[in-house]
Amino acid sequence: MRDLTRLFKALSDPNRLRIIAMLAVRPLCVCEITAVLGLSTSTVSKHLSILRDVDLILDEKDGKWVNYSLNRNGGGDFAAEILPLVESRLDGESAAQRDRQAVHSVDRHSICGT
Amino acid sequence: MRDLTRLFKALSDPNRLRIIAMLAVRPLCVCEITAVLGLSTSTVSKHLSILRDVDLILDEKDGKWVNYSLNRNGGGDFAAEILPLVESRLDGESAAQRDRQAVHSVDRHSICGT
DNA sequence: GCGTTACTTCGACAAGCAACGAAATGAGGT
DNA sequence: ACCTCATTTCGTTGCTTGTCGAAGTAACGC
Repeated sequence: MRDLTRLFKALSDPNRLRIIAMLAVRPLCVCEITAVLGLSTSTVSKHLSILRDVDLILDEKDGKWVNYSLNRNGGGDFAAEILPLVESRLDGESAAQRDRQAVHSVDRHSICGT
Repeated sequence: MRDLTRLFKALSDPNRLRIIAMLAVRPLCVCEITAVLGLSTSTVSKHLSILRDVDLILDEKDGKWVNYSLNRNGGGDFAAEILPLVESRLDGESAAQRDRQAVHSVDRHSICGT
């Protein structure tokens, strides 16, 4: 029961939904997400840890960066079961559409460390 | 976007999930739900209004009582799309199983107004 | 009408949560 | 080793939310 409520709580924040919409385009590092959302780095990091704790996303260390990606595989997890539904519903959200556009014109090397 | 987050927020409370599990058995009035959950009447009423506002449940006045039931029809609503998934996931939750058992041995005429 | 019963709304309180900046961690590059 | 940069963790602040009891609605029965 606790796992279920934690999953839905993770999905109940607009910025976390925007992150999911962005990760549907391609894997992203923290600073790229930060640039699009306009939040502080620490806040984005916290959002990502919440999404990871309920197995909605995966993190993979890549040298200096950490790449976050959607956990589509699933393995029977309820998170993976509803993730496609969330993604398709986000297709109709204009905020998510804008964010996905922004993902295409963002590059970690030019954005981070300016 | 706001609608989506409100839906997930509605699903992110354990007592509201227990209510959904109970309503999957049969329509219930407020006092029956109150008796099973062990919460105050006003708290249960608030939970029900939150679930109704996101179209997960329906309310129907029946004389002195108000019958609440799951909104399974849907009509393209996202709420109706994920409701079956939530129900099947609640089948495996022991707390929800206990609540559904309790629903069978609860009667509004003997429980309310004692 | 009047009281009772089922429910909703209001007001208050404690706990939880998102946001930030600052400090800590960790991995490269020189 | 040192410095830098990407990320995480910590401490704080302000807002949201779950809970209760008390007051307010609405409908039945006498």
